[in-house]
Amino acid sequence: MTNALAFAALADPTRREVFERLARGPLPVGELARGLPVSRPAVSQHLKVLKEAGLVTDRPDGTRRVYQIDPQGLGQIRAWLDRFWDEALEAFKAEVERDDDTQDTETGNKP
Amino acid sequence: MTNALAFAALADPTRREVFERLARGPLPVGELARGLPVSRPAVSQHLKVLKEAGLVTDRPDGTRRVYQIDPQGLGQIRAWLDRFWDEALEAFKAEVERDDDTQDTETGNKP
DNA sequence: CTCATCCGTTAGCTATGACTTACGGTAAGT
DNA sequence: ACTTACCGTAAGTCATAGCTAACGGATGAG
Repeated sequence: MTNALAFAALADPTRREVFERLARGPLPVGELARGLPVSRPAVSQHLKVLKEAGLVTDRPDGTRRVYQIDPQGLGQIRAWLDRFWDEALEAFKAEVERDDDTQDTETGNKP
Repeated sequence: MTNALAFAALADPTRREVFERLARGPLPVGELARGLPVSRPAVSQHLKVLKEAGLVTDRPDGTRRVYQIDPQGLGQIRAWLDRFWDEALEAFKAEVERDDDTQDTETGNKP
């Protein structure tokens, strides 16, 4: 699975916070770290993880480095979730119907 | 965020495997652990995490315990992702347009 | 050229999580 | 009643993730 990295990346709360801030617009690392309860190198490491997961892209801007959401990574995880959603819901419905069949006689019974 | 638990739960590869198996239909713990590279108690612990994240439900069946996907938990994480998707894509488009404005003085490129 | 700013990387510490083994509890079969 | 099957939980071990402090490289201003 390609999106395994994406799920692992979004698991950390600090990384989620960084990602949500970037969703409102591109930001350099320093400004991104300002207001967060962790140091700047920590944010830099988180950004590295997010980048390897395909969730963000970076671009040099003078002495700064601007990070930005990568729609592609977000699209991949969304696609996986959609496929999974259909599969799980179908199995769920099938089980509900089967439960309706066994509703007359209670505990153990065979068809 | 309520779905923080869901993301953390789906981060672990073993838990992802368990979850994907359950997507194809309900299963008891023993049969779920059969074929996985970890022990049965490990699977039981994973199921506990998935349950607390609202991703699965369990139901006693004699001496066994049958686990099943909970569409509600999957729906919540999907809703969050959808909202996030719109927000991020809008910011992304805005940035692309702004990039078009600064194309004259920069390293020129425009379709 | 020199200085200051901004950033990525490394080393090292600590905390968290995933796993196994061992145990107790419940339900079904004989 | 006894045995067997199935499961959850507790204790303990080991690996890994996240963090800080310190360092070095690149860019822009003076």
